[in-house]
Amino acid sequence: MGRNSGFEKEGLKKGMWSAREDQVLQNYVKKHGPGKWGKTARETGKFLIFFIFTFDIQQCLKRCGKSVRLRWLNYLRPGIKKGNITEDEEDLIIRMHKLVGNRWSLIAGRIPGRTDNEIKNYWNSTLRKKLAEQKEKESEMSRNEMIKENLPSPVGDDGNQHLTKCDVVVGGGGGLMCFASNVNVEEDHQRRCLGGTSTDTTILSPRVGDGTGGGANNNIEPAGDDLNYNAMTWNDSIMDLNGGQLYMSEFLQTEFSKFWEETDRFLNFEVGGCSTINHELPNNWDG
DNA sequence: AAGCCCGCCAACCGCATTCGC
DNA sequence: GGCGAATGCGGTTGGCGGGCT
Repeated sequence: MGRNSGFEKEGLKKGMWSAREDQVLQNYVKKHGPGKWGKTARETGKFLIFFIFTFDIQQCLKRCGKSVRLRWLNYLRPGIKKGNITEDEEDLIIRMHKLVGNRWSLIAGRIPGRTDNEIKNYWNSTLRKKLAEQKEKESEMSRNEMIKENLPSPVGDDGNQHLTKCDVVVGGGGGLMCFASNVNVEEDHQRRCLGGTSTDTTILSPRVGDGTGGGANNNIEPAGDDLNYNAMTWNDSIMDLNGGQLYMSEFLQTEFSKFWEETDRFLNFEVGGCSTINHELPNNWDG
């Protein structure tokens, strides 16, 4: 493990430390105390000259101060805890990282016996991946939850199903797109509530069936004979978009960033009964 | 058995800050 | 206050070793 050993330009050694080098450093610190690493390096350098004339060149250090300091702090310092990070320590690291970010030395200061380097390595190699997986799992769960919530509501008194919530609304460029996990949408109501004009709002409804339920008008896919809609994931869906068809995988490859701001404004927007919870109708509404 | 891949982690590097003259 | 050296810190590198094919 580690870097290859060998000698650098200026005659300073690099790479893994030998047990003998560790011993020399430990002896030095025992005698002079830690700190003054530049001085340490130089004085051990004098050892080199000394030992050249006293037969044992291998006892000598020729390391730069930074290397000496690092070796002492991360490996030789008394009280260094070796072995696996415990669950308690891991929990503490995660909580501290939430608070202070990548301030490894600060985090290490709260965990006795652990070094900043060790915590940084543990974070980068283990925790980051672990947390990403956890986050992915959570978002998958919340997505499923959202789809569940948006199952077609029961048929209303008027005999139609009513959309209760939009899942995702993407806006920008004067148009808005609503990904609604329901069908048989009262499109004018949706347009009003989504804040688009009567002509610039595209409502996309995932659907099953043969797709012949409509879609000719205003890019909407009304229920029609596709009413046997069931909860499904977006990736399974084919969308009508501006009269053409767009696969979700293609849509996901499009430029999203400019839409996020608008999207945030409209996420979780209630459209049932055209109630506007958080948002006023926009000025450009002409409906 | 050999080769490849990948995670782990010690150590290096560059930059910022502090210290000492 | 200026300057160079020392120290501190976080990001990155790259060799080792174990697992997989």
